[in-house]
Amino acid sequence: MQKFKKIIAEEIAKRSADAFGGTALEPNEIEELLEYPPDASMGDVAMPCFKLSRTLRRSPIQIALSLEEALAGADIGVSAKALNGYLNFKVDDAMLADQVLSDVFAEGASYGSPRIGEGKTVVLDYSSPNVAKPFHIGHLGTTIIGHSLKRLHEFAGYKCVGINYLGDWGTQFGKLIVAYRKWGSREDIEKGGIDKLVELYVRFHKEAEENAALNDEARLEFSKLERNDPENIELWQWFIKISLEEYSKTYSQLGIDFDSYKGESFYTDKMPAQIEKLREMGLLKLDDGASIVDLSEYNMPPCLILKRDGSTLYPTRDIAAAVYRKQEYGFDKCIYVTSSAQSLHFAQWFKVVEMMGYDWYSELVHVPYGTVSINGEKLATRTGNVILLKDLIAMAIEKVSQITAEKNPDMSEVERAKIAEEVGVGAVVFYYLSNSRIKDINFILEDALSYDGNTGPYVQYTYARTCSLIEKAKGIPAPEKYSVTTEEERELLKVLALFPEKVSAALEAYEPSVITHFILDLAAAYNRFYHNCQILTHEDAEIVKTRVALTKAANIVLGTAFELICLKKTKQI
RNA sequence: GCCUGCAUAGUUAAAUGGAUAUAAUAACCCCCUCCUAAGGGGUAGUUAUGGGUUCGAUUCCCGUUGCGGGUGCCA
Repeated sequence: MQKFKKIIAEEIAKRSADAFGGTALEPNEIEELLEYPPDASMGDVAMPCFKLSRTLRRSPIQIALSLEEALAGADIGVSAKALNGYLNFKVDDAMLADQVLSDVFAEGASYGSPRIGEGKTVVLDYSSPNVAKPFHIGHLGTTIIGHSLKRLHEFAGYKCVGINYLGDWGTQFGKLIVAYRKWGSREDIEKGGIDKLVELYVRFHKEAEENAALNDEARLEFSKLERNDPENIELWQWFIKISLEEYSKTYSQLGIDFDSYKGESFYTDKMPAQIEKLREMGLLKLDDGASIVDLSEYNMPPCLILKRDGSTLYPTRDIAAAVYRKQEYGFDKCIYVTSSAQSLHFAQWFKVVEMMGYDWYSELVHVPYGTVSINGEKLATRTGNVILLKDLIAMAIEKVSQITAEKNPDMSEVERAKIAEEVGVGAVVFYYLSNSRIKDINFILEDALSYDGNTGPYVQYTYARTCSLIEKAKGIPAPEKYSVTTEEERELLKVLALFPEKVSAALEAYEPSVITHFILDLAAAYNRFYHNCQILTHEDAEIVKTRVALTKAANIVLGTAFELICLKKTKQI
């Protein structure tokens, strides 16, 4: 719709001098005023005239009327009508269809791309689970939001590097090594995978409560690992391998892949240089035995760089990693997708990077999201109120499989399994991405697995509808000229025309839910059109051609939007 | 204590400072001789609270209340 706003703004600018006795308005100034009316019956684009009232020294009602008059003779395919201080514009059916559909078909899968990222690189740090710990619903946010942001940036033309910053270092490996030697067996873990590692980890904590000496043992094993003890290194690498095998199953179901799995361990030897730099610059202060960077000037608590025992901390590693990534990838932006609980931490170390004189500090972006609870209760590993991602996905797939068997009994087993996975995963992903990311999300299982209303299955069903109709319409050519005859067609065209703006808005706010809501609008508009307009069966051949074209356009744009939020394009359902 | 996020129908969510606050869901009702009823339509129901800025506030600012997060050796 931006295109139409431009046309309107330019025309008004051209005629404003006449309408207001010599006072000319700038096209940009007008374009910023333009908005969309709350009700389609009012028009397609609206200009509230209240703000102009002061500079033009006329009432908004007068301004709207004068402009209506001035625009009366304009031949731009848009008509104007004044109403209560608003000037409402309506785009001609023919121009609306022509502009929108020709754009969609000309650009195809790249329709809607803002093309702002060409030649630029974005690094995205997301998902980043801790090795040998359960991968549960709490990881859904960073994983899905992160990947969706990656897709959005790729769509805009950025070169993207997705990094899974694995939690693959720290004393938990000492614990795991101790627990494994005491209670574990190789065959058991080879067979049971990460669950067995988690069991060992949990058992360690339980036993350590009674026997504090275990913690000392764990510390010892970890320091052996740090000194490259071959046996411990072997175990450590094996734990990582077992964990990654498990994660990759979930990632592949979600359609997610990473360009790098460099975890925390990778940066251990890159920290000393940064610590040295901090020291040389006089930024490090010894406080209660620990080394800190004082941030009181910025109204923040100090950033801890070294513990009292001289060992490093999370911010230390993050700084080293950022420096490395800047050198390695030359990013124009480096995005971190984590829970909002870490907001202060990121603000602190971003500030330290700035104080260190790295001029790219402003390219670091923290994208926080709200915390997840399940059925109204907080996630808690201890009370067992956790749902593993793989279990959630399995539940969703199982449910969809049952419904598909019932609704579409002719489908083959193989096909059903494939679709159940696409739709089951889609339900969960769509449910999550329906929320503004910053808001806390209460994961209600029943709703997440629901298939009617504003859900993944609903939009995937709509997509399948367009596919099946296109299949049936094979051989029907594009019309010479589009003939739009109903409100439903107009509304569908307008939603399609909004897509580029929505993509830009989603990118600007790092907000995938903008795309989710757009998909719902498009699906609703298409279904209304589908229900109220005969497509293939209409008697007028030109109308059939137009409606088939509309279906194809809806199919293209739905498909593009699906990919932006990691939804699979379901050809049948 | 200090810093910070959130608050919209019974519920889950929308709304670049603009017109009559929008959907879904649960409830009640209607529509398969028709391109997939996993669909379409109807009825009913909402901005926590007190101020301020503004021609106009769900949106911006301040206070209050409620819920969450953070606040030095976890990540």
